[in-house]
Amino acid sequence: MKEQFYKYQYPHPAVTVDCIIFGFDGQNLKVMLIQRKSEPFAKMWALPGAFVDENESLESCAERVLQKEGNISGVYLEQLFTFGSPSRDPRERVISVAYMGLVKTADFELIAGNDELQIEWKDILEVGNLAFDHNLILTTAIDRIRGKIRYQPIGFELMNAKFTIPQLQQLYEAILGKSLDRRNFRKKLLSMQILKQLPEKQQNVAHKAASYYEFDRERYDVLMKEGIYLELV
Amino acid sequence: MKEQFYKYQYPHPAVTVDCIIFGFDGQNLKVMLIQRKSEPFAKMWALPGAFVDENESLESCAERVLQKEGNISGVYLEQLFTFGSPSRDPRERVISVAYMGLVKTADFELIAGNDELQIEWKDILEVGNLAFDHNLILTTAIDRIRGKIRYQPIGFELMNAKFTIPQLQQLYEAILGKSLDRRNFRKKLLSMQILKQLPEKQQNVAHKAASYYEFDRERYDVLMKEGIYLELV
DNA sequence: TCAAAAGTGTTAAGTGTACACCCATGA
DNA sequence: TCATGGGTGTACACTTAACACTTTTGA
Repeated sequence: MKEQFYKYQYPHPAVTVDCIIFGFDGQNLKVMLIQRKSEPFAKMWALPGAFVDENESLESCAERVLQKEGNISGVYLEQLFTFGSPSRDPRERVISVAYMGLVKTADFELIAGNDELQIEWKDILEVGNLAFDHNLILTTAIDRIRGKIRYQPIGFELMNAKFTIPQLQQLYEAILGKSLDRRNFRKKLLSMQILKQLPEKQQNVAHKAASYYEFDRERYDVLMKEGIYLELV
Repeated sequence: MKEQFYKYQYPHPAVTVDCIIFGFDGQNLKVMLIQRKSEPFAKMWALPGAFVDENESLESCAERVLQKEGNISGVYLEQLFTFGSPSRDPRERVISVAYMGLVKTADFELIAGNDELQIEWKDILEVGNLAFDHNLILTTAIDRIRGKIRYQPIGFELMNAKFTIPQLQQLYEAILGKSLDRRNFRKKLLSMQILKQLPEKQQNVAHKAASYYEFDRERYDVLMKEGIYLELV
């Protein structure tokens, strides 16, 4: 490697942003995976990603990946971790900044890009061997979302604007990988007063219809400003 | 910029690791700062850092910085966040991976490197304008340590191997920026059984001598393995 | 009328918080 | 003997966790 075109006479690695996009379909927690077309790791499944452009922030790069794969914007994104082992890419040194995103699968229309054979939502319990160190990135992301969902209302990013309490509970159970007590879940959630009950109820269900709620972001922001710490589970 | 020497035909930014090294001197929380010798931002204070070497992991790079500045190794280090705004360095694009370290100031002998006019422990309440986006990096680190100290025993990294409970409380108060109830602090800490009382006591103090304790890492690891969640404050 | 999921309240145990006095030590 | 900080216990409020029956709806 030579760097005579750069101001700083130091190595210049390639830098990518890889995205762990979690999706919820109402039942299970999924993650967006693509099947690679080209080497290295051709035909293997991997996390979607992109090389960082010259005048693009890391976050914009993550947004660009989402746009490319599903024509989606305005979703929840947070930086997860930066993976920089010198040998994580067999071709040359590539440092990867991982971003985690949360979406409703129904909002996405997955479209395989030019470099991809396929794109799919995979259940997080059924992910096999991934390219590069992407299994490590994924487990790091799962740990993060499990920790974070307990005290930040990121779960609502994965729900439709209106949802029932049992639906929300199903999401929490899918993420945490264990079941929760119905009565206590509802009680705690309602006691925070961050849900607004809507007049509507579920339609055409063969049992008692659950009523719809929506997340009260204003109320949540007020509570946060007051420094109130909400443990959601 | 040209990249004809690289396998991947994409931009290759420079990548640095910047270190936020917090130190505790028994009274106040300090951060290690260097005064830059060269442009850009010559003479300004900044966080110590280094460009990532070709065959060096990000963590090794952070360790190298610590070695260089204070001849220290084996301390607590964790990755904080990656800062990648395209304009954060006026010369060319530089992506910075920030690492946070925790040390006892007494263990360090600060030695200004070749690129540095001075190196100093600055009280976190007295830090002025820093070079680049280093004020942002520092406030991010302070937020992180405040959040983390509540449920992970990282505070012990800042203490000597043996310490008194009031000393530990002083550290917590310095980090959290508020005072805590002596009785409750002690009660909670002891109830976790992660401290071992030593037979020794303080010497030559003009009041009742406090007894020394040490952190029981084995016991802590057992508790963690059992999935017990300890809120330390 | 059946199956399936929604909705509801109480109790016991544990935890957090507030608070005031005595103790040991060197000056 | 005084000043200084170390060390201790209790009571109350609140939160968590466990648990079973009734209601609504479409098939």
